[in-house]
Amino acid sequence: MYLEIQGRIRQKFRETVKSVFNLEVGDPVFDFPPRPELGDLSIAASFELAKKLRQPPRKIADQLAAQLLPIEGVARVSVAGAGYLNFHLDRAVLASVLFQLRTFPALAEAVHPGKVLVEHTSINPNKAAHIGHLRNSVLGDTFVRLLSFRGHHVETQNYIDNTGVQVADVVVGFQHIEKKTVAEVRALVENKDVRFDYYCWDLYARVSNFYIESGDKELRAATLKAIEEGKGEPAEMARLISTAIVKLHLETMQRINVRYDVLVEESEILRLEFWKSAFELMKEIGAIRFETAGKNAGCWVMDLGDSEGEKSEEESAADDVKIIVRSNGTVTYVGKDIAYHMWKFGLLGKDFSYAPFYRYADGKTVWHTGKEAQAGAPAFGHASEAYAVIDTRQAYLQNIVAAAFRALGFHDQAEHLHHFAYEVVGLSPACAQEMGYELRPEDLERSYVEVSGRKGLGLKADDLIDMLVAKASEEVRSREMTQDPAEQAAYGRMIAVSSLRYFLLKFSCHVIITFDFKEALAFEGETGPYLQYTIVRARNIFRKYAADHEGFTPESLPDKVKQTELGRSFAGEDGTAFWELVVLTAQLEMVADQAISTTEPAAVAKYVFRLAQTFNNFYHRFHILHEPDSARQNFLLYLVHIVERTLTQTLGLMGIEVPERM
RNA sequence: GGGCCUGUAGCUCAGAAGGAUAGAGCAACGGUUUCCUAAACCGUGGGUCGGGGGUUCGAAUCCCUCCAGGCCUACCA
Repeated sequence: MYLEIQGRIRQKFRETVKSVFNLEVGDPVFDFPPRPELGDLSIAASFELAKKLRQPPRKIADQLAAQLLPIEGVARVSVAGAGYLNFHLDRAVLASVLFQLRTFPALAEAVHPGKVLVEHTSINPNKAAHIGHLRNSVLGDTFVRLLSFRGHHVETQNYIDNTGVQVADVVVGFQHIEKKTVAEVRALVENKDVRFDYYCWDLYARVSNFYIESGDKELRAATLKAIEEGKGEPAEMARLISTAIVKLHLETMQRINVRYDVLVEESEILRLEFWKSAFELMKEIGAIRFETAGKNAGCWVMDLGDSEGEKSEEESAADDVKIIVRSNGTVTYVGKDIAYHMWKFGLLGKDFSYAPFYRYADGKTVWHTGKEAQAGAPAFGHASEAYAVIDTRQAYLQNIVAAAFRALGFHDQAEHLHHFAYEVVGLSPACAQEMGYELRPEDLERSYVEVSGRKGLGLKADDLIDMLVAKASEEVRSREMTQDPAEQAAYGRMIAVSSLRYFLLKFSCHVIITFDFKEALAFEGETGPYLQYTIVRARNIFRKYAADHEGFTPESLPDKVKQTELGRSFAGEDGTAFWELVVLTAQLEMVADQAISTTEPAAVAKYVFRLAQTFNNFYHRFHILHEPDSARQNFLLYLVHIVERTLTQTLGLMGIEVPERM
């Protein structure tokens, strides 16, 4: 609705500039007037036109304003300041359209052609998830929800690097540090008293020291090779470990409302020789070449010396090269990733077979790429657009994948391959010490310390969630909002999740989150619980009102509040305060689109907080249940309903549920 | 050396493709509850938008340069 009006204004603006000044211009950019009385949308283009037309901007704006109307949805146009064109929307019409839209949201059916594939989480399946992984999953999951809300067909993939070095390291740990057999590791996995992912967390941290102390450089490479080839005990143990850990990761993520459609396993990419197909193609086209001399002798490498042009021959030849196949014949991560991404777009001419891997409580299945093909699997892959949510340190690798696409001639697909980059989560030095880690003096000087699975330094996801749930549950109990223990637990969980998800979403992707307990455990101010509480307040009004008015439902409000009354209320004394709320709720779709196009879900978080703040202010100013004038009371209820629906829907986009009471 | 990112209030961060008086949360101080209302609301103080130059009617925003910090630049991922 709001977006449609914007579109009409743009169109009309161009037409009017053409007819009044005989000038072709592009789409104008909208600004937002600083105060709502000035209007709802503004165009500052008069200032630029002033140059071309050699007329003062104010005069230009005046001439345009006289000719712009009618525009459907716009009540009037005013000129302000030195030449701003301000558009005042038709308040009553917009409010009633929004009421319908928010009360009966359109079914989430895909209106865009094609499929958007979002890969996120993709944690190495060799240890428990930590706070950094949560940021990835929450960003990715929110992005999926946003895409779906805006009419995209979305598929969520979680890539499982079950044949990589990190898994190999834990296998080495079990085999050579703990001297455990496959059977013994299996017993450990099945032992309910052991948190297997936590166990591996500690073991993995010990492996680095083990390599240093034993001086055995071959062990890791040999183990990795065996795993890649799927042979022997190391491979069996790797399968056992990674499968167990992936299940635990799914359970951790489920706690914070993050789910997946399909798990793509690297072992299958190797087994089905996806890599081989990609490799053949790259050789054929000459995207990679075999080095016979120099430091990379025996490797297949890809040239990165792109576009720049002016570069001294010697240095570009030696350094601007990326190894794709190692001299021992194993494939680097990039190589496998190229194959995986080719499959995403259906460029490989091959497909996996799929089997159920995990079932959520409501019956939804998570599939994985398994040998034991099962009928009825959805058609995965064949994306028209692909996003990979990966931290910014891997930008270089992501660029190589895109470069490979271009080298292979897949220019169009390269354009639709997006690296959804975000910064890492670090711990403040004080926080790390609080958790019992000993820091080196140089780390104490830094503003944050990097989380490191290798060193075992980090806050485990489940530990943080546990802390949040404990704190939230304590609040729920002390506020005595319900006596039912099951309800208390449910509220505690919802509040904990909202706190965590909002905390991870409110920062823009390109800032490092320096984790701090005080801030992360806060339930007041700019937090998830604040938002939930705002909705609960709005719902309380309806609950109490309905108790005194038999048979009342919010859906009946349009029958009582006609457009003429809407118009009168918005034009009245407090009209601007009321209108401010409506105009904000109208912006949801615009904000969601912006969050998608900039891969910046924080925009939605900031938006919903602003709406909640505005509502809370309104809530204090206007006492709805005490309102003696029933026409005005109905109007206020009408407003509250629009806001409540918008807040609830927006929190839903962030994966946040709302308790009945708080 | 090269590439990417960051620098805005005491702290943590927003700031819409250059626009109207630079915002929020936390912290500090002062107010507001027999309630639809405190997980909240209102008010006060707090800024050379890292420095310098430039483009422009207009710059936190674009360009150049310098300073400070971070990340990447592996036959790890």
